[in-house]
Amino acid sequence: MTDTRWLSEEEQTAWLRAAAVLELLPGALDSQLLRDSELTHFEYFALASLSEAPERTLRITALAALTNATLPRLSRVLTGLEKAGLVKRATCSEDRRAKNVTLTDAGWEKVVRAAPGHVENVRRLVLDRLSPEQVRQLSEIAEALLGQLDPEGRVFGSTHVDGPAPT
Amino acid sequence: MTDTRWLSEEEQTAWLRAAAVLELLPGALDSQLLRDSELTHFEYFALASLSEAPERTLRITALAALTNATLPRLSRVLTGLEKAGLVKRATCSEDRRAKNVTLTDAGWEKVVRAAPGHVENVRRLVLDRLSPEQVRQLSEIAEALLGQLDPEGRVFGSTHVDGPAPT
DNA sequence: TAGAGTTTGTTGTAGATGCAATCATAAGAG
DNA sequence: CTCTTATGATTGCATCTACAACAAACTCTA
Repeated sequence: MTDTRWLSEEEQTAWLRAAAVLELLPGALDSQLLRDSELTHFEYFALASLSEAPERTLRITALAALTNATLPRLSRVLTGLEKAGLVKRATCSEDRRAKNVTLTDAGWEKVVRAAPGHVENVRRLVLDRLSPEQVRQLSEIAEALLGQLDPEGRVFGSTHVDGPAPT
Repeated sequence: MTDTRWLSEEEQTAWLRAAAVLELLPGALDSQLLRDSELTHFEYFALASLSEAPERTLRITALAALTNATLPRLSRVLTGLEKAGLVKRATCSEDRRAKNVTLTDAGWEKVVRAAPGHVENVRRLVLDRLSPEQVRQLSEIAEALLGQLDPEGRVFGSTHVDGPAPT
């Protein structure tokens, strides 16, 4: 076991601030969406991901990858969204273990109505606080971190409903 | 209502990546600490904050501010830590509404043992993935965001005392 | 010193999440 | 073809968290 490489003062400050953002930002995202649209940020993101998919439809596993969620978590969230009439599940004909989730018209409406407020909130909380240069920096920093956090690059991978997931 | 300023492609990419980090990083932090030290990241952070405070003691409200937690959340976490013998609560003599939380010797030991693994994990997940320049950029970006998320500047304004147990 | 209003911390309750176990279906080995 | 293993999705259970209601103690005013 080698000795621990402790953090330099600069590293410590950077990490302290980043950890604070990690603690505060999710709540700030949820609270606006819950207040204005009765959606958590995760629910919104799932609906928005569906809205951009072909046929507004994705396999549950594919949606889980896009949203960085575990399958159990997504399954329960989908149950709620389905009860609210925003999505519907249907067994996949090609692989009867799998299911396709489809955004309903009501779900589409929901996303369309929620989007402006959410985008404004993302601007207020994040993008408008940063210079264009910093937005580029954030993008590269986050990409670098995802290399470790998400080795499969699921976030960037393609979003198709048919066919097996890319290995 | 003015028209929504939608995100440019660069902004969208940056935000998509940042949101993915927001979703994945907390779990990655928790999982190492839970596996190696039976602590959540939040519990570790609370203990570490206490370890750096004078007398290893803080008012509960002050600790909540340092850790960016709500009071109910912190109260319940402290109950757990107290049951585990890692901290103890004592009514403050000057203001009998308030309570001081103190890190016990066992709590100190716990932090000291957990710190190396946690720091290595922070390096593996974050700091070692970034150039020194990017660490500075991350620091400034996070600071800018905290200006909106944490207007009181609780993270910075508070007592940041040097101590043996680092972040 | 009485009382309104505040601050500090805890608790009731409901909803969210992760892990492990489970069920159903598919793919592969012999 | 049968049996074993792997995959897709859901559910049981324990834990965590937020919001709101609450209790206790402080402050300020008259």
